[in-house]
Amino acid sequence: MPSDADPIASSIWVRPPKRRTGQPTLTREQIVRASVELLDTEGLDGFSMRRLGAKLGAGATSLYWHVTNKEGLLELAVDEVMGEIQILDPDEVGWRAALRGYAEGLRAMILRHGWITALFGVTPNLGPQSMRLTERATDMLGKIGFSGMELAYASSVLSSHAIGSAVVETAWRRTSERSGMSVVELMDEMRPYIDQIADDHPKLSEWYRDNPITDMGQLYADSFDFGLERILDGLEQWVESGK
Amino acid sequence: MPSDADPIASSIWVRPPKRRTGQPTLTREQIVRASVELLDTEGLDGFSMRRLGAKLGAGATSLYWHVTNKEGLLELAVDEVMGEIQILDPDEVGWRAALRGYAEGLRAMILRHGWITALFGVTPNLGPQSMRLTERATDMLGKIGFSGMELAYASSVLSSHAIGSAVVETAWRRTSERSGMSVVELMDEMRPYIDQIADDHPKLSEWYRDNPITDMGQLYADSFDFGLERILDGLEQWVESGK
DNA sequence: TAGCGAACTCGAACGGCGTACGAGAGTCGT
DNA sequence: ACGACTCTCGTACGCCGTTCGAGTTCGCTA
Repeated sequence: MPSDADPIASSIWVRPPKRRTGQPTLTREQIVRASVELLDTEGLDGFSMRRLGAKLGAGATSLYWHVTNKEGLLELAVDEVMGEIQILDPDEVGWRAALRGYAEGLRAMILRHGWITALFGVTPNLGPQSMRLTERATDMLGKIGFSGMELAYASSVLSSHAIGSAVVETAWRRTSERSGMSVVELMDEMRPYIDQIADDHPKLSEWYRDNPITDMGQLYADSFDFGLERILDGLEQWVESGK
Repeated sequence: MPSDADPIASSIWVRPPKRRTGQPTLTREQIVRASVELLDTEGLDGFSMRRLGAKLGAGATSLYWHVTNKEGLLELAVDEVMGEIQILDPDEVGWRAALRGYAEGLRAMILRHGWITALFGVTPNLGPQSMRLTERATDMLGKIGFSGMELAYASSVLSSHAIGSAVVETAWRRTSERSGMSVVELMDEMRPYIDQIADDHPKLSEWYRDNPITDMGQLYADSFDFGLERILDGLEQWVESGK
């Protein structure tokens, strides 16, 4: 340990250039960003306070100064990725494209950050980014002509469709990634299991025979689009017929 | 430890009447049922192999003879509650009521077993009960007139709506239960936070002012119904206009 | 310039977790 | 009587979230 008077050791040049202990080397924003990265690469199971601390070059317990809880930190991470969703202006792109963009943006965000599927049902999203998103969605839906409770209902049916679709798709993606197989290979893998129960499930086997699945990603995209178009049709019909 | 020849200790009357160790006192069905009960009462966080073992009067590690994993056991629990969903016959109740019943049954099941929201995105549902449900849904949708990929799409939009709606509602219910407050009380609790950000969210504050929420459960039920009706309208329109 | 209090980091420790392992008990067919 | 099979369980390992209190650095006031 050099004396304070030591002209060399006390010189800025010799001191470790950044990283002075006892100083705000950690910030909440930094922690949240690193959390999202760790969650994206390691998944929710691979996310721990110790690992996050290591990734940040800090002790795990140092995080607790900036964040109350692991649970609270996950809330912050959820809100962070909620901020990725954009809202389009219906005056520019038309009402249908604006509504479609909202649902598609939410779906794409969930597929980017699959870990969020396990957190949607845990805590309501009330962070600043979620509120900002709700504000803009409210504005958009108001411009289109929705008001009152039906404005909330319309927003809800779009987000529900996006969440429900993406959650189910994420389950397939996860098992595919974990096994290192494509989804089609996975289906082949379980062929014996499917054949075994085929007798008790005639309609299902018939459907699978007539509709062999070759590209799961495309299937989910088409399925999402079909549902979204039906929802938009239904909303349009409701608006036109009397409100 | 009594000798085998001991006439008293080896008598059936003296032996502990049931509960002979080394015998199949545990079954997989029993374990799965107890898991669902434990999950219902304690939630996913309160569910552990040790607690489950204690509930069953068995050692935690005994469970691993009947079940590969905690994760595998949770898959079984998910499949178990999937079996609660009924499918109606469209020839009896009409196509619209049959489709509505499917979505409502799924939604009600999720609200009964809120822990499932964190598991939907983890593993695809391929258990026997899920397959049976899919078989019956396929049959129902076929009777109504759907076929090919659009049969899957129609099923998907209904289940997505149910899952998405129920997941979001579950988040509110959970925080309400944990805090012991009703959702309306919760909203009052966060009033200062909402007021604080009101200036940056004019459309949102305006909407909240004009549409005060008094009953969250009713709101979610109405929201679900509205979305479901729009989806059914959209499906009907698609069927009628050219298929 | 000294010293105080706030801001921040971190090592040690506690109780709980999932589960691998191997020893053991009971049962059955031979 | 004896293996082989089925099933239970105590022990143990490594990881987890989190509490606590000690330690370091800084800005401010006296």
